[in-house]
Amino acid sequence: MGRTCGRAGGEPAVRKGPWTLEEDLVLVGYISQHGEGSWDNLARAASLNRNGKSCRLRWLNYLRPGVRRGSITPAEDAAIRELHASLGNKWSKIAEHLPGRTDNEIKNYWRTRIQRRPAASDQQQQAYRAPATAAAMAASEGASSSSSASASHGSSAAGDWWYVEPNHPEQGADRSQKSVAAAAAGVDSGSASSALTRRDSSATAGDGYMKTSYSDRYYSELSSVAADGVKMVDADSFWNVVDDFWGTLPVPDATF
DNA sequence: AACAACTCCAACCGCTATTCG
DNA sequence: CCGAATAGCGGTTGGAGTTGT
Repeated sequence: MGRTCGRAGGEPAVRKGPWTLEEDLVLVGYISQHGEGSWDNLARAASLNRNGKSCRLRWLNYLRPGVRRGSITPAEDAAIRELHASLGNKWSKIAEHLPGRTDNEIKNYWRTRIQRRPAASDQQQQAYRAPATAAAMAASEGASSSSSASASHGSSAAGDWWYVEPNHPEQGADRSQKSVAAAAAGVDSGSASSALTRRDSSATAGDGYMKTSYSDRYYSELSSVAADGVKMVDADSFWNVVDDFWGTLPVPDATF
């Protein structure tokens, strides 16, 4: 391989590492207009200084419409365990049974949450859910399983539920509330330390607090990139911009 | 407050499978 | 059929954020 990695002399080395907003928008924009096609050709045609493999991964695991982010629900957890028992490490096959989840996400979840920790009983899992939202979650699970893709990112109903870390319920709740409050307060650019990772369920991670590893850098960068007076302050703002962007694009039938 | 250990996940790497000329 | 190109999969890693001391 390496054909796409080695570009003609004089061109900069192929970029690696985290994707920037600009790259994401270029990729989304190109695919929305031309479809997926050949990834290597796509990378070249879209003037993305990435190899096709990287483009494909970014699209499939993050940018593709219908990708669910946020914590794995207990129902999904149970499904993953069951599917893994019968399929083994066939992450892509397992992912086929979990609409919106990617093989990479499931793989990570398995390694970090299941492989390293004993399974919680159904009763325990139920107990972690906030009573007021458990019913809503059950309803949303039913709804989400019927739609594998939508034209816009993230359905807020898909994972809009809460539970707190079993061993530290007070701490978990406190952290969640602080995080949301901070996000709602609209931290200015460059200090979006409480940025959410996704507009929907990722407001809280599965164990009661959220992860911001990627989003902080991302939204910070977004702030510097955002044009036309758009001021990015949190994940909601970010996804509003992305949704607006999607809304401006023609939607090819073949792909979506 | 500072540091180390730990957790999580996006992205890379290497390999295999599939497609195509 | 063969070899090259491309796509896809699973394993692994790097680094940011969190937690504990």
